[in-house]
Amino acid sequence: MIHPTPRLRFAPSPTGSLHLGGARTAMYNWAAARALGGTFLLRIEDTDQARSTDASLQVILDGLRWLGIDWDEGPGTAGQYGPYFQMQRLELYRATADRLLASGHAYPCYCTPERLEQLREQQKAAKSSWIGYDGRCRDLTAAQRAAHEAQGLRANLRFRMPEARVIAVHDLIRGHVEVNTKELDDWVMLRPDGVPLYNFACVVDDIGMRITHVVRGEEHFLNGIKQRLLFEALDAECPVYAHIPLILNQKGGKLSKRDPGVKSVLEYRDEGFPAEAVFNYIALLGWGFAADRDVFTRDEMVAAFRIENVGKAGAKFDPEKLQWMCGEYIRRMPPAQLLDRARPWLPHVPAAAFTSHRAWLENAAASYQERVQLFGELGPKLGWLFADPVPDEAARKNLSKDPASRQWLAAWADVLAAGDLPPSWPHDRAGADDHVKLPSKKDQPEPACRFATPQRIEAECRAFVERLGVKFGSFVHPVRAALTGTDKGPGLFDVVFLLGKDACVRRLRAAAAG
RNA sequence: GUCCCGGUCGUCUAGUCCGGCCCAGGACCCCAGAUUUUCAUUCUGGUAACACGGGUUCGAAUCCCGUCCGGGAUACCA
Repeated sequence: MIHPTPRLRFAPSPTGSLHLGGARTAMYNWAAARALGGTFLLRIEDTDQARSTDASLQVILDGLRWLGIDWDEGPGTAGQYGPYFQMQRLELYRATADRLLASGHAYPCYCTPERLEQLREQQKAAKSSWIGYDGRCRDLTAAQRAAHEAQGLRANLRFRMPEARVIAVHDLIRGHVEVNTKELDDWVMLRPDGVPLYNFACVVDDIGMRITHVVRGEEHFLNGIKQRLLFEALDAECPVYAHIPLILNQKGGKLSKRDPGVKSVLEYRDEGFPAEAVFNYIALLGWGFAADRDVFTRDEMVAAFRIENVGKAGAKFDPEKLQWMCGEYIRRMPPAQLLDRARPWLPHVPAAAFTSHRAWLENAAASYQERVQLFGELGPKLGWLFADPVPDEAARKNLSKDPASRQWLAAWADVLAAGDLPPSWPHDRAGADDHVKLPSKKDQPEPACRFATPQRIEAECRAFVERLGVKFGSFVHPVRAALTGTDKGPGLFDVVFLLGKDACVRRLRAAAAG
C-alpha cells in the first residue's frame, strides 16, 4: 500500500501562466482528494531551468488561491514529504539514478543533441514508421564508455525500456488500454548536470510523496506507460492513473498557454469574473454535476465528484456560458457582498463613502445587480451617481424627440424641489437608504421612510404626468436621459431616489435649459 | 508515418457499463411571446443532435465490425 489515505497532487511547471485547462486539472485533483477524504498537494516541477520563472510560479499560486483550490502540502506549507520544489530534491534523483545504473535499468548515453536531432530528421525523411532514439549507447562496453569520458563527453542517463512487451493498464478515465513497449524508446532520465527530466523526477517524487492517484491531462498518457515501467524497476507500487481529456480552444486544438487569446486565470480575476463562477464553469468542462443543474457550490461538487465520471471527449471552452454563469452568481449575491467585491473596480467612488454612505452604495449596487455579469462592469455604470452625466447618443435622442419635453422637465424639477426627496450625495442620507431597499419590486409594501420612497415618487409622478396630459412613456424617457445620460439602467424612480433632490433638480433644469 | 483516445442539438452535457421507460432530457446561445418607464431580470414557448455504413436483436444512441472526421503522443519541455 502506498499510503493509508489517498494522496493526489497537482504538479505544474512554472513556465507560463495558469490557464483554464491547468486550473481544471488542479481542480479535479483537488476535488478527488476532498471527495476521497484524502490529501491534496502541490509540487512544483521547475526542472526546466531555461523556462521556469519565479513570476510564473507566483501566477500559478495566486491563480489557485483565487479559485479556492487550497493545498494541504506544498509551497508555503510544512508537509512531511517535502521539499515540494524539484530543484530542491536533486540528491534524491541522483541517488535513485545510481540505483538504476547499478541494476542495469539505466545507462549513460553520449549522443549529442545534434546527432539526436539529425537522427529524428532522417527517420522522418525516410517515412520511417517508428521515430525515436536508436539505442546506439544502449550496450556500450566499459571500455567504450571510458573512451567517451576521456574525450570529455558528458552522459545523459537513459532508461532501458524492455523490448516488445505489452503493458496493460487500467486508467480511471480510459479503462483498459494496452500499449506495446516497442512504441517507446529509451528515454532520458537525467541530464549530465544532474537535473532530472519530467518522467524521472515525476516518478521519484510520486514515490517519495506517497502519491496514490495521478490525475493529469491525456497528453501524459504515454508518459504514464514509461513511468509505470520505472515504478517497476524501482520495485515501487504504481499509483492509479486518470488521464483526463484536454480543454480545446475555439479551433478545436489543445489549449496552450502560448496560444494567443488564451487568458490566464488571473486575467479573469482582474477583469472582475467572480471566482466561484469560474470554478463552477470549468468544473463543467468534461464533467456533469447533475442532469438538470449547472450551478452548484464547491461543497456540492466535492460531494458529487468521482474522477471516473469525467468524460473521455475533449470539451470546447465557451466564453458565453462562462459569462452567463458569472451573472448567475452576481445575482445571487447579497448586495453588500457585491459592493465589497466590486470595490477594486470602483475607483471613482471616494473611499470614505464606503463608511459614510454604505447603505446608499449598497442600494446603488443592488439596482445594477440584474444588469451586470462581472464585477468590472459595475464601475462604469455608476458614474452618473457622482458626476452630472454627458448624455450619450441615445439619451440625446430621447431629449430632443418631443420639443415640449423641456417644459415637462422644468415643471417636474419644480415639483421635486418642493417635495421631500432624500438628499443628494455627498450629503448625509441617513433615514433614506437604511429604510428603503433597492431595487424596488412591484407589489412590494411601501417601506416606512421619512423621505419620499420610490413607490411614492412613482405615484406622484404618474399623477403629475396625467395632469400634464402626456403619455407616461414619452415623459419618462427624457427624464431618464437628463438624470443618467443614458437610456438604460434601473427603474426610473429608483434612480430618482438614489440621486436625491439637489442632483435631480439640477439635472432636470439643466436639460430643460438645453 | 506509427501508436493511443474520442465522436449525442452551434457549444457544455444527461442517457451508453446492465439494449426497450429516449420519435433523446437539461444548460448556454439564438428566435418568438408575456411582464414593464428603458435596459436587464423573470416567466412561457420554439428552432436544433444520437458522424456514416453494415451487422446482432422482436427491439440499438446504447452491443459488434468497418469507414470518415477530430484530438493527443512520438524532446537533453512538462
